[in-house]
Amino acid sequence: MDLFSSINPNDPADQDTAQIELSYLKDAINLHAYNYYVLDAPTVPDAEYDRLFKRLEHLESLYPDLLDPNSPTQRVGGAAIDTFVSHRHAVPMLSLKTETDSESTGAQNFDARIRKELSLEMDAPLVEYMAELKFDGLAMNIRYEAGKLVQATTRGDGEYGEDVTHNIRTISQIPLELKILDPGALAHPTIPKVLEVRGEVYMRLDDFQKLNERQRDRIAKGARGERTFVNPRNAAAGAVRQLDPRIAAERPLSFFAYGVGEVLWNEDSQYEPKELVSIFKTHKDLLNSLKALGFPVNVNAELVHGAQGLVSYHQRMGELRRTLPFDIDGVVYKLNDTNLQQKLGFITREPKWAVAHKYPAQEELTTVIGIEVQVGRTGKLTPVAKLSPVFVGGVTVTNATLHNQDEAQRKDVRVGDTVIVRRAGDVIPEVVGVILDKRVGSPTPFQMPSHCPVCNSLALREAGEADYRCTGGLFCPAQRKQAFLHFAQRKAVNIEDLGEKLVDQLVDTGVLKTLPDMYRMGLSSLIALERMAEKSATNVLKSIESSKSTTLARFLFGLGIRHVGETTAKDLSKHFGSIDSLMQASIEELLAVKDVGPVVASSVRTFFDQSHNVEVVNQLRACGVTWPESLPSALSATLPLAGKTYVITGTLSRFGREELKEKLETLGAKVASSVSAKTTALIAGESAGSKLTKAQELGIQIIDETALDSLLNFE
DNA sequence: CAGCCTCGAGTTCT
DNA sequence: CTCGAGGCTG
Repeated sequence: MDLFSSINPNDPADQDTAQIELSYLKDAINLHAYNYYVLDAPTVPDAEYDRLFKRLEHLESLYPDLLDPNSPTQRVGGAAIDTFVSHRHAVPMLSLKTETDSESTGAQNFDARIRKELSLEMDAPLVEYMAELKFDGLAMNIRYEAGKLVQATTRGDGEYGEDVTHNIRTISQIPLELKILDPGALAHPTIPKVLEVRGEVYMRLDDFQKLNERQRDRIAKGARGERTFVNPRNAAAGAVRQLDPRIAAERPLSFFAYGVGEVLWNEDSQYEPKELVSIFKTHKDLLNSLKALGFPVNVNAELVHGAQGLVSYHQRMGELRRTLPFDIDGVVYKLNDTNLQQKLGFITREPKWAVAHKYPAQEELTTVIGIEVQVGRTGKLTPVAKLSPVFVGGVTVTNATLHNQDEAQRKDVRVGDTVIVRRAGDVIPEVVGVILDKRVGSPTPFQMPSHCPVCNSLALREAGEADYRCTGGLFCPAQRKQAFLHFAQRKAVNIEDLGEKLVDQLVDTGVLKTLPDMYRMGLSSLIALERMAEKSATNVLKSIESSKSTTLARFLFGLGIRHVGETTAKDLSKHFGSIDSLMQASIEELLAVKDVGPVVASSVRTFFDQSHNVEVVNQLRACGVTWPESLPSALSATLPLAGKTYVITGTLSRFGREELKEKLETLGAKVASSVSAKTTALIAGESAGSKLTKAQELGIQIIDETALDSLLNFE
């Protein structure tokens, strides 16, 4: 197309040529943008797209007369507006009745009501429904006249909404001009004179995160009036409500179409719902037509049959929810047959033929009762927000971590604040943000204490570190307790029956001071404790006894050397074979171990440079803690799964995760914790989450539980 | 030197 | 599960 590059704007013949190229460029760019933004399947390299775009801008600057307000270069057109204008909706934007009953009953109730309204007999066939996701964003009415976007209006109160056209135009997924992309899927052969498309404007989770990161950068650089957003919904609402479209354009929004408002086929026709019904026989037809016109329609919309179909959809989407790239707050069921929809009509402002079925809220409001500081095994001080109990996502939450000083400061949570609490991703509650409007008075900002709240030693933050640490070491009772628990845990020497309560008592009473004390305890010191009789005391001693026979890797891990976790302990054990050669190893020798760098090496060396640590190791051995001589590492290369790396996710029915991990490792395989290009295969059980998605993206082999047998039977 | 791949550590509730 | 950071690789 560079044939046209030597255009002379003053030559009328050239102007005709330019007109042809302009329309070619617009079509090409619009098509590429559709493939990229709506289908998420780019067909040309970004550089090519940029080239076309620049060329279009260039031509438009040469021929201002030919500038089309709906050109793809004009998405962020026009100046900021002064104030929002209210518009009456041609067809009211109704709200949906919400089915609150959780689980299956909500879906069953809806189906029962529909069957009753339609006077269906017991033995009548199942009713056909379209089931869709209920996106957590803002409902929007987008009006096209003669195929051109002329107005976008928020839902408002359903009757009147605000004109936000200037911001909606910046959404790349929304066409500025309608074009029939798939004539076969269209219920009507032409583009209507007037078409109002309804759908949800929302922000994807990744876009939300990127936006907040950018906002944080700006704040860090001292930009005034900038803030981070509490959740994608608020960020989307904020973007739509901008007066200046340039700001809206920086906050990437997305769109899903799911319905229509006013539709007119001729200049002078009236809005006739009956006519619509004759064209879109089903809701599915309608969705297909919207798709054929270039609108994004969510792929999870499904045709289902009867109550059972609805129940299953609700369940399946509930599981899918946490892996979706955007927030949903429920699902929507719609009677598929539009003729029947007409028949049922409305009660007040709600259609009888559709219902929203929500999931338990994943976000709730509550108040902060206090901020406590916990001391971890490594001495790390962690601020934890104590919350007034709140039911979120199926459980009652009372605690939420604030991670560290910076994080607490960034969120600026203060005692007495009203906060949004969420159960993110899986289970762990987090404080999403503070509702500043609800802050009463001016409580003092959180400040990390200068001394450990447990032992009162100095708390220090090293340069470049995010954490404050208690300097008390093992003199600090909190750290000492954690050290015993760490040594006793299943992945270390595995002392069953030695739990938190018991360790608390034993440390407080002074029975346990150093690790070897565990093996010197007599029956009498145990029985002396509260709630401990001879029977349970004997059990504890039995567990301690059987923990004496262990492996070098477990023992090493149990010592709790900084930066030496389960995997590094295994690497060290394999490399050195004995504790004595490890204890004597120089920094250089340590660096020779794979995956050990300067930080880990110096951490290990420092640990054994302290004589009391060497003493602890020797005493433990003297108490009878032993492990077998390790296999010469040369043997492992011949194992059947040598060199392979697996990742386990989801719930397996026939194995525990650890059990499977050990099994695979015995066969010479490595079991890693996250999926990457180097992963041989992902072993996926029930309700696998983000790792499965990632593996699919990377095209990594996925092994389900049935296929696991053949893998393990390589032996 | 940047970017990717892992590991370590901390966290909640039933 | 997630974040942060250590270590390796291109």
